[in-house]
Amino acid sequence: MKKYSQQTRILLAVDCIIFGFDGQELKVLLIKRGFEPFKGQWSLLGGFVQANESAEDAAARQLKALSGLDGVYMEQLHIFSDPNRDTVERTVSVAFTALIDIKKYKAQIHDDFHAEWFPLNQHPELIFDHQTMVNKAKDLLRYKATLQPILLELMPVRFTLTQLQCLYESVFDQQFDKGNFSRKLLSTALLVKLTDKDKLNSKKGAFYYRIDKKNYKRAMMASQLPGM
Amino acid sequence: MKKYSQQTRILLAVDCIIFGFDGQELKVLLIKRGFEPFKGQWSLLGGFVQANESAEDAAARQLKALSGLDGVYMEQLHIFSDPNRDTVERTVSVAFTALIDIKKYKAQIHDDFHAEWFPLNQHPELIFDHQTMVNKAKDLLRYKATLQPILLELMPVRFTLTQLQCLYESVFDQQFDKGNFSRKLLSTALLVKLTDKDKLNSKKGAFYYRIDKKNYKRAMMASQLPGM
DNA sequence: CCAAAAGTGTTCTCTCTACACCCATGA
DNA sequence: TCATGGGTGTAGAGAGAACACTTTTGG
Repeated sequence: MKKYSQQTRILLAVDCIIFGFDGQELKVLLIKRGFEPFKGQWSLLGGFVQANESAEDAAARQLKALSGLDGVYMEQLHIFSDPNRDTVERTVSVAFTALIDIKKYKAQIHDDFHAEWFPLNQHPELIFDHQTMVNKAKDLLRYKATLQPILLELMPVRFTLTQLQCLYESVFDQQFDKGNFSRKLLSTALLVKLTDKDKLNSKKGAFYYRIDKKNYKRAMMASQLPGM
Repeated sequence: MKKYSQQTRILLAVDCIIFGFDGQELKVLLIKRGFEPFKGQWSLLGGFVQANESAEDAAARQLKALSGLDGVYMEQLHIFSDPNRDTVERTVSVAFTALIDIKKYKAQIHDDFHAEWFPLNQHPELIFDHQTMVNKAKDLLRYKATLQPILLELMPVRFTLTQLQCLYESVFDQQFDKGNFSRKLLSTALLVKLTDKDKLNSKKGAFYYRIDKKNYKRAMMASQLPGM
């Protein structure tokens, strides 16, 4: 009845929705495909799962190859298994959301991939069901960000509260009150105030902050969400 | 570089964590395996994904075969893809959480499966990584139940507020205040008060309620969570 | 001194929580 | 009538939203 040997084997792929923040708005990293099908069109970073690796391994491998970065924040989003989603051969894809510091990435860019950052609301059409994946990833990001401080993953080493607020506003597509925002963030003890200021945007200057890594890890653990 | 033809094909399975509520506590439905490997041991309901169906289709097919029920509440939990998780052959499993009305199920029981309900905290050892799946499913259930009224899926057609509160307490492993609980639930307009009472547990009797299906659907839509 | 962004203080509202209290009724 | 579970009322704490206000400093 359930003999392994009689079952269909299926191609298993991973696709990564990679978010970054340039200080202005939320961006997604897309790849110009160098191979068929849909050569020359834009898609998410993806690849096949090998025999000896998990889907997580495969996604991390792809992310490393593209960005040069290890230990990128990454989590399962959803699995897409419609029998007709891939036009070449039936392929089931595990979608991952990844958050990276766009500045760290820049230093490591490999041109093999023809990767480019696009504003989330204004990017080229994507192949297969990749647009669905992006939409779902944005929803998940928005959603998780209400419960966990994950957006900090997108910030550079030093940043101002105004920049951080700008990211939150970009993710949630809404304005926040300056005062309430800073009080809320500072009350978490996740940020460490540095001694110098960013004077680019104001005469008074805004203090830089960095993440308190210990507290950040603790906060992430404490609010760990299931299945995500 | 990314030729489809050179890639490994992998066995794809689904496993269902099926929750039910008997009026006392949260239960999970397990299957006594009738085939190797681990014949005679307990596992989740599972099966392989066929060539022409999605993972969702496969899970729904299994649920239907086991319970006789259509349209069971079901959602993706997580995908488990450790290369060594299955001892027979590499198998990637998509885990689904399902919520069913234990009373409806009972009417349809098929003995082919040797299925049995077990209290969540007190069930036999499971094969492979099924215990991990159950744990994750419970976390997700708890988590989602804070945001969506999904626990109503577990209730019979008619139920009292006390029974519902009992379910919540069972899921969250904590006591709730009677008054606050009923106020909160009733304020949602998801419940319709019926005219008769359950007199089994008290002399005064507790009114039965049923779900307001329109409002329930609307509430579920409105609070739809991403990727889950 | 003025404009503009940084940052602080204060009030109001709304929700959650704890807990006291009333209600109905079978034995 | 009294014990028991069902159901309501209410005061206080705390979180969040709105917004006025003070600070700093380059031009």
